[in-house]
Amino acid sequence: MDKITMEKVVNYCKQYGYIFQGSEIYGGLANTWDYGPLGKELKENLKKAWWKKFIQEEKNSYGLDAAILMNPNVWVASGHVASFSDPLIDCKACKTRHRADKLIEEFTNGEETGDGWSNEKLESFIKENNVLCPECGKCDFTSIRQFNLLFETSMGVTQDSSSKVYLRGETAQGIFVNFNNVQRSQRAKVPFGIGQIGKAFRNEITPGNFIFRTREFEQMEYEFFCKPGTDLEWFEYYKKNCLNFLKSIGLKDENLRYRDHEKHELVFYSKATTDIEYNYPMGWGELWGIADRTDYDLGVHEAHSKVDMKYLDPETNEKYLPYVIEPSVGVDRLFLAVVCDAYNLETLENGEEREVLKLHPSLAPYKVAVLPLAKKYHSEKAEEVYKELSNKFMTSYDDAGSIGKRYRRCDAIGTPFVITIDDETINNGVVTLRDRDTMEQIIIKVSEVANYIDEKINL
RNA sequence: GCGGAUGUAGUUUAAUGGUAGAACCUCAGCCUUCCAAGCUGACUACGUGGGUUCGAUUCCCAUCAUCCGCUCCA
Repeated sequence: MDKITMEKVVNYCKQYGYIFQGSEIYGGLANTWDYGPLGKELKENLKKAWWKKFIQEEKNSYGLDAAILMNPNVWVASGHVASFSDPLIDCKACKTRHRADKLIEEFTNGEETGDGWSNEKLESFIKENNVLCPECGKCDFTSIRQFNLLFETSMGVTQDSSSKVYLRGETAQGIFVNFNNVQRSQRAKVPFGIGQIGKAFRNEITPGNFIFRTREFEQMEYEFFCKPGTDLEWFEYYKKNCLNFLKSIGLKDENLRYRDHEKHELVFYSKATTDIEYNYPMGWGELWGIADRTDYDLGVHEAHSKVDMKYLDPETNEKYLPYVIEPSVGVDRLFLAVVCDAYNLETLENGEEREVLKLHPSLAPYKVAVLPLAKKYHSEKAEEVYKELSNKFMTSYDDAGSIGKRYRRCDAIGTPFVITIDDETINNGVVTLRDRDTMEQIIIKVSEVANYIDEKINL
């Protein structure tokens, strides 16, 4: 089967109400996307699945929901204020853009890194040493422009600089600053983990690829605190765990792979990083990053806040800063991977094509559809069945058009179970249930439908 | 942010300096007892703002958005 295009996925998502362009009636706002009725359900189901796996089913695991607005010092301590902004410079000759410090580093073969230099110093170094553009070989650059990836806003109604706050650039910091609170209140013993789902904001220079990279996005971050020395063990454990999770929600093996970061591309705080990549329509892209952050985060917060972040091991009486293993995944990227993976273009016998979404039942927006076989079966009984099921699951009800058409509508949006109401329902209280994965039709008592579905949607 | 391309119903598209035609989808009615049947009818579009013109969806400019490439990506 040919690889699907992003265009097809975007159109599909719009057509069926998974994702709409943001602020569409006003001409849109670049790279913002709204989740529609079905998208909201799928997204919610993804988050639930993650929460179940990483919080609910893990013994030493705790949830958190920290504020998006945090004391600005958090971002100073974490290093985001300093290094989340890049000195960018454009080549006037060939119109390419470069990072000024990287330009110097490359040009001098690593002798000068440009780390920590002011913009003036970077600029004058480039001029004095005649640093050339790696693209066109000329030295004709614009002045440096500073891009800060943190969104800034102000707290309070007056806009003086003392009220400047940032929208969080990642959810992780909310976990680190609450390390002591969670540990103490939950009487947690290392090793233990804290997870959080929430929005984060980054002024990306180049967002794009639909919901793959947006400036507002949702993360599911997990910080696992362990004893130094055991960190690599846990690192390997979470690599496997995360991959297994992805497979368990139905992503195909051949569309997933690990990519270990080479030493030179590791960010400064990380000892080891592995990405789980997904084969998106535009190519392989990062889905899940698993990083060994050592004690960097707790260390910088201890240094800046002057609050002791060390853990006292009750058995050995050792006091230490735990190491952190961070598996971090973007909800939107996961959403995109799931939809791409489940999307199928089927060619019918008459040559027409139809779209089918083969979602894992646990993720499907609607778990079950109630279809009266014909209009005359739209009855009190049918309403009763709908009411009973909708009490437990997202249930759709459709009596418009032929029965075949309604089956196909269900297939198109990934509804795994369809039950039909006919004479048998009215007279004997049984329905026909079609299981999309097996394509089997079974006759089942209305009272047993919920149990049947419950079993199949459990991850 | 730069370079290139694009912009007509929800989707795919046609035509045109005199304001748009279709298919699919959707909706209503008839029909219909298990996988897009049929018939009748209905709704819906020239991204936005300027300019040229008697008249602009069409030409020009700007803007917005999308796609591709570059750059960037804690």
